[in-house]
Amino acid sequence: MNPKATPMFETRASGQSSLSIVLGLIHEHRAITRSEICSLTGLSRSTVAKLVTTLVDLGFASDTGAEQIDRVGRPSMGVDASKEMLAISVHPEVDYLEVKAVAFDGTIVHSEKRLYDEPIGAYQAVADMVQVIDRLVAELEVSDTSYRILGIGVIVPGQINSSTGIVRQAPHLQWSEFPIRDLLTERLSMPVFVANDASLGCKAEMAYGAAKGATDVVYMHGTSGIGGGVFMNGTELKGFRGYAAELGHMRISSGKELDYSGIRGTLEALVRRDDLETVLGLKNVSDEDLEIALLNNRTPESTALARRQLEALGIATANLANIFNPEVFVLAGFLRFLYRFDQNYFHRVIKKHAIPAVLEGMQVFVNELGTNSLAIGASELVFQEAIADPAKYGKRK
Amino acid sequence: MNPKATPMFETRASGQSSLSIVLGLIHEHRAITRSEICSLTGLSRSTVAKLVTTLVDLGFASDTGAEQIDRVGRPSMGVDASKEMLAISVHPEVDYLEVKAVAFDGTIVHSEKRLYDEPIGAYQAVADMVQVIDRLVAELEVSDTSYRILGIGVIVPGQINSSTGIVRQAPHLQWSEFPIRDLLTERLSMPVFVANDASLGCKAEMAYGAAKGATDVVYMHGTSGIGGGVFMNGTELKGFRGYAAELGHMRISSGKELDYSGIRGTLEALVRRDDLETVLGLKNVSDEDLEIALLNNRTPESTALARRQLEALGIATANLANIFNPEVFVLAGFLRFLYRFDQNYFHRVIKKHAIPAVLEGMQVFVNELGTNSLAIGASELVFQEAIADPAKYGKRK
DNA sequence: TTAGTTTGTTTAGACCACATACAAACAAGC
DNA sequence: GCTTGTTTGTATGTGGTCTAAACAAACTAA
Repeated sequence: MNPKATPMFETRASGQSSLSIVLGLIHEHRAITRSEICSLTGLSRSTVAKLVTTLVDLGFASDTGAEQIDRVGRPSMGVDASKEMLAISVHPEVDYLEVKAVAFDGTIVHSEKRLYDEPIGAYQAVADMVQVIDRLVAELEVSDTSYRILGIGVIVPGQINSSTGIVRQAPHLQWSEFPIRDLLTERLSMPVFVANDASLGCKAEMAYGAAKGATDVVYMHGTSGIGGGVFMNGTELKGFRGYAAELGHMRISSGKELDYSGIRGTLEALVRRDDLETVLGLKNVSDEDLEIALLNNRTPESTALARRQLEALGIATANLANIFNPEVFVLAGFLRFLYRFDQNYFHRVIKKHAIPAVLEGMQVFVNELGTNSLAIGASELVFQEAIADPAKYGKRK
Repeated sequence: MNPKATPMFETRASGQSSLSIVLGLIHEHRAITRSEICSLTGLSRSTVAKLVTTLVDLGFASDTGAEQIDRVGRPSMGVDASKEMLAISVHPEVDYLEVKAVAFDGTIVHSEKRLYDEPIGAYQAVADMVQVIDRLVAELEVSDTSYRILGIGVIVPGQINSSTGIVRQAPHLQWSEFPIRDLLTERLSMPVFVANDASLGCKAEMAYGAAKGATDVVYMHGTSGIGGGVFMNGTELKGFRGYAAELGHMRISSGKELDYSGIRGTLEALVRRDDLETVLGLKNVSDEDLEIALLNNRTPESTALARRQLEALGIATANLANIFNPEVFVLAGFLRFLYRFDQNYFHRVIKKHAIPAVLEGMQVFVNELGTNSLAIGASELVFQEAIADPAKYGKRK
């Protein structure tokens, strides 16, 4: 019956199944006991037992022996997240292509970086991705462990329509209107997910970094421009078409400075990594070197510039605090050491421009996760999809 | 068993029950047929039949006869939203207190306004609310229809912590740190919900007004200050403590004008209703009169001021577009006719300051709902709660 | 009157999670 | 070493929710 029911609305009674919830816990904790799952979810022991065995059957988890703890009562059986389920992260940048394989338990199984002498076009980049991944898949297949790849997560430094998988604008890569997801799906025959780099950085910091446990987070990442990621109530702010959280283009001053998009007085126009390098007499140095130079070689000029930038950043932060009332604010990239240059001044600026109420309990952190941050975020993109529908992504149908 | 399970995490398998989904549809459509419910939800006919009868038993809906339509096949039975389930909206303002009763089918059953010669304090306002509501309840009890009041929705022009029900700051009322929800709950013995006025205006416009059907909406309401409401992906942006969406305090200029909170260069400092009145030689006039004066008596001075304000509003809108990528932007209060003064100019400003991608498909509307907008929003506050747990709020336990 | 369509109703069954009861595995105390 | 109390795993029956299938009911169109 119901042949042409076509539920036009997505309203389905299913909700989030208990299987997904338990799998999410296993993924989040990497290792957890059955009894912990009981107390965290409120599910009964019998239900948890059944769910865990199906997850083990699906290959997402492995049963470990009884956990040894000095406590009264029967020790609970442990459950480990699978080391064989993989997500592959792909990160194209101006001068390199980085590919990593992340296991469901968070370990980085594989990592490689292909360097480019000069920027390559979008289509060439896709060809390279396919080549690298195909070889990686072949390597993994002949290895001792029986790996299983759940999908690909692509990290794009630019605006993405996450529902269509089209790169709208990636100014530094000089890509535009590029349907990267469909191109990769076609040639790789596995699920491909695409997201903005800052969004993935935020996701990773929330899962395992500075914002762990927080549900309302604003994240700002400074590279050449300033990218943003926002999670409210645990879910990502995507907006109508998926271009939300373009925080760098927020106008905060009536000045005439232009940013990368030709808009005046924006955060991105006022807080520029290039200017910091210039005032310190540097050019094209790494974040580490720039941090050392900025924090240790303080000149009147560099101090004045850093303060100006900190003021702009503080005003932007206050604006965002008023708008979002976040629990945690995370500063990444060069904003990390701009903040460290004079964090007291930064907090004074915020206090001056934000409503007192929104600052109560708000915390400012710098990013904790290092080089693998984006890869972990990209793997989360894949894993969260698998967690939402374990039966579909698991081993035996 | 499981006596001290204490599920520390809220993760519960329940999800949104089908009963809630169907009740939501009935409330949204006011009148709907069983077969429409089937196709909208994807539920089977037998399930829908059972759910509808329980909802009728609970008093939320009434079964109507077969709907008469010229179509092949057996006509489907109609279901109407109850006219007896009520929510009471309470709106304290500087010079009045307005109380309305809204039925579950959206009709305004009762409406009254008590005027004040001079501002009254918070405690006196609560005493008046209790008095008015007690009398209203008594009146409704002796009426022909057997009304049933589900709860109270309080509309507050100020910052609210919606989880604690405390008014943090209501500058015009001169209330601060006032636990209005607990005070009312104590004296009225029914569920009380409190929310910000702009948030409720947005909720109402999304349910039955300019933003109907949209899921990503930014709403700005201009009265003395500028309040905001934001809904992303269908859910309200509340933030960590519930103070999110303070859009009026966004800083967009480096000018020295102060706003009501003493912050410089903010939207609220640049777009002021008072200034519009002054330039037109008016004082304390109604929105209707100000609109007529602004649109019909165009002087060089008023045009210049309106343009300056429109530019500031446009920059703020562009910022918010970049941040939220909304589907619909709703302008209410005096922003409504400020926009109408020169909407082409407004759109030009937006185009200049926003990323092109976020403007695709974005629509700017003025509010559609009139005087009952806030009451409807406040009733939604109560009704959504009842819809989430029909068994709790229904007639027979 | 007949055929085709659409909806309401009844019945049996699948699925999920729970409570209960019992067994198993531990620490602490005697 | 034995008992007691605690905590967890497992097996079984039950209740709730939703579905599929089959049939009856109510309509249009010819």
